[in-house]
Amino acid sequence: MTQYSISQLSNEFDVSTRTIRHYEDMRLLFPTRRGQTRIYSPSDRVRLKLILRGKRLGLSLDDSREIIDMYEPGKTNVDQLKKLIDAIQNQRIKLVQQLDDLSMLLKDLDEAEANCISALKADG
Amino acid sequence: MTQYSISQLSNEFDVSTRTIRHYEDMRLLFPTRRGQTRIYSPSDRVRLKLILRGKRLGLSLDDSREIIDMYEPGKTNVDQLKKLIDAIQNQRIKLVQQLDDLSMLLKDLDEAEANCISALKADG
DNA sequence: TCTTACCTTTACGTTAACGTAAAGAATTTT
DNA sequence: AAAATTCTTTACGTTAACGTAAAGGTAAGA
Repeated sequence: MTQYSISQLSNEFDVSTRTIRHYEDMRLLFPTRRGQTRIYSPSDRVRLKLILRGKRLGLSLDDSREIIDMYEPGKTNVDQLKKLIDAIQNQRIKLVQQLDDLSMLLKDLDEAEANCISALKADG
Repeated sequence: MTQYSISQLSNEFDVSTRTIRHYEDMRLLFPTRRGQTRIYSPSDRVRLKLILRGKRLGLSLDDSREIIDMYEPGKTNVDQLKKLIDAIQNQRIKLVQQLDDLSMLLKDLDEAEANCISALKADG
């Protein structure tokens, strides 16, 4: 029965409470309430983690919601499943492209760094 | 002596001319002019390619400019070089984190897809 | 010559993802 | 009890990265 307050999550993940509430407005989080106060479950916490990971990757909140919803069970309808598989494959294409870009960039940075260092040595 | 018009680059990379001009405003591209008209060199073309790669990775234009400037020679000042190495290492930290996030996301997508497919089979 | 196809600058508009401030309720600490 | 802390909603503000006109210059082709 672990649960979290908004400020606990805010501290743990180093995001503002405003941001967390915003994710709720955008239908990415669904805390329950005790009175007016939001109560976050471990599953909410995982979702927040996933949102922030998506953010680091440059995904929009809409994209993140789509992806996160894919993990959830209870998608029994066949058409829904087919749509999901399609969406997943599209996401994968984007991400594989990103992976490619990323490895190229890292390679470039290696070279740039090596050039800098050798230039430094040449200078003294 | 190959050179490109703005619409040529716009077509090749599938971005608007407005976008290309915007990159110039942001000091990422420096075409020469024939009269009023912009003329892009092969090196401008490469820079544009790098900008778009950065964009796919979610870099800001400021970040991209910083990175692209790292590739350029003529940084003879020692202090400049040290600053560059520092900046490169910072970028690498971010990117390695991104790489990590990315591989986790791809793994998750694999699982989500497998679940979908097996659910489809179970259904018929 | 007139239309078509490019090119230019200037400048206001748009969207996402929050920031920030105001004003107030509830709880906890001193 | 008074003060401090944490919570709430509402709502306007901000920034980046362009979009989208508007208004006009130039050069080729029918």
